[in-house]
Amino acid sequence: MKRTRTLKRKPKRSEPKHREPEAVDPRSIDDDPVVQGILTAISQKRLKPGAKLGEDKLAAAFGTTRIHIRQALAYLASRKVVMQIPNRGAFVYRPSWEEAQDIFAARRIIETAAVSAAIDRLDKAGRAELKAHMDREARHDRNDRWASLSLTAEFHVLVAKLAGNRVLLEMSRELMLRTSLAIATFEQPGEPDCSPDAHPDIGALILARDKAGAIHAMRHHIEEMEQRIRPKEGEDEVDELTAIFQEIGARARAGG
Amino acid sequence: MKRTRTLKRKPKRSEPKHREPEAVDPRSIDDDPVVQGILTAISQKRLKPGAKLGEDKLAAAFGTTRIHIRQALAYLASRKVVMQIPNRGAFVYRPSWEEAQDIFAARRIIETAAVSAAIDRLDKAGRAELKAHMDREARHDRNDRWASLSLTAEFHVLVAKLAGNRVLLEMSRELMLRTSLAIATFEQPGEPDCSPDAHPDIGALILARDKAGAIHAMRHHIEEMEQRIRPKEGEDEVDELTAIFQEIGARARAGG
DNA sequence: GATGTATGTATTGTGAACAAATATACGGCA
DNA sequence: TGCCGTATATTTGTTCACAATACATACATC
Repeated sequence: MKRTRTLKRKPKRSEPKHREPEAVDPRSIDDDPVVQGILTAISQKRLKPGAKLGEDKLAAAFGTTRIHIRQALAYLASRKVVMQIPNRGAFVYRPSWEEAQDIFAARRIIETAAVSAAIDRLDKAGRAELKAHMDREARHDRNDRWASLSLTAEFHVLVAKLAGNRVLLEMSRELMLRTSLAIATFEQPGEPDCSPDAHPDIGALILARDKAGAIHAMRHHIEEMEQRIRPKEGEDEVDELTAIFQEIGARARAGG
Repeated sequence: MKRTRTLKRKPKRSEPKHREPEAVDPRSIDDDPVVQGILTAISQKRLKPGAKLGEDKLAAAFGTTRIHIRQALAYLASRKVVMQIPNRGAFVYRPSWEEAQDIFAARRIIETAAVSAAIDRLDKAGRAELKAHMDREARHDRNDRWASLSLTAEFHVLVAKLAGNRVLLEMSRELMLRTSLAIATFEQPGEPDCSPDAHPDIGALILARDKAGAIHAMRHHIEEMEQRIRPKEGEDEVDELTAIFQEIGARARAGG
């Protein structure tokens, strides 16, 4: 606290010489069990958009403290996987119809580019990884809904990984999650997320280094997904109300 | 909250009927003055990669408490703008050379797509906005370094905005920030971030709806930026060290 | 009977103190 | 002088308790 008058006669560096960080294991919050738990619950559709994520309940469920939960929720909110409303809590994010369309549009852009890059730099290891995944997807139990959901998302992530660009890979992961939220929000009952037959075709085209064909197949595949969702009926009415309230809120905040 | 599992048999409405959130003003943390302050300080290069961001100092600087600072730092860490190391603190993120290249590659993909979409949906309002920005960039004081930096980044964000895809816009904003970190880390002394003459050309091509030309100009512009940075000499040696430390850390964590 | 108000309860947000870990400074020793 | 172990000091991480807010129920009034 109080500098005990230690007459530093040689104050060559009064500033503390904080070593700069050397990329030491940041132990990302991505590994956090709470984050992982919520994420998998969402991708497995066990948590629906709009569901309340109470801090106390989560703390009890995961056997940890509220602080830990708050950190995890804040992180998920920054990734737009949960929505935090002041003094009301955290909810599973529910994208708007426009946002859902934007997500698919972004995926068309990023994943076609990823396919192209993946073909360019495809090597032996990449071929093996791709084949291994296609095998798993071909022989997996189609009745195990949760496994199916995980596998189909993994295919798209794998393609991004093969593209060899970590930034693109992060973006793909994020878009994959947001896609599952978009689908969960606007899906028609009973339809699968992904047409399961498209992946082998795309994979084969990548292995054959047919760039134009693979890109076209990927774009078509994403468009097909997008066409499975429909705007919610009666959503307009809600939108109208919220538009009014938002306007009122904005005016109140402005001080009028 | 020990909540010792009290057998509640059937309280008619024990479950609170939490209204689902209806897109009420989430008041994003993006508006937080601490986040904004650090962000602008970084894009203006007043905070260099590797700089320590002490919690107490920031709290004093912003006149707030550590809690707010910690929230802001956690958010910035999730966006890879700061790097948090357990028990050591937060530092301005310093991308690796590979990550810097990946950032530019991602920008090539996303921004060329944005140019294309912007041309497709260019309307009167968009034209006006673009022209207004080009005017400001043309007549701004070139000696005001901080204003220059802000304006050049704004051009790229504006193009993404004109593309009309909010998800793409978020990604562009994020990439813009990470680009300035990449440049700050690997720049050659004395070079500007952006060749200032490229923007009017690209803008004119967009206004002329010359899609192929605008895409080519944008790609070229980004490649030019990328070629201004060089890997740091002696970086390999550091990488070697960190590899060692990471290995040791991993072993320690594994319990050996 | 419906609407508006008041009270009680549950949940989130915040502040301050405490504990742990790390970095720095000091002193001994070769 | 240079190196190393110990002690101090700073900084981060966590816990606890309390304050503020919003929600739900009950009540009063028209």
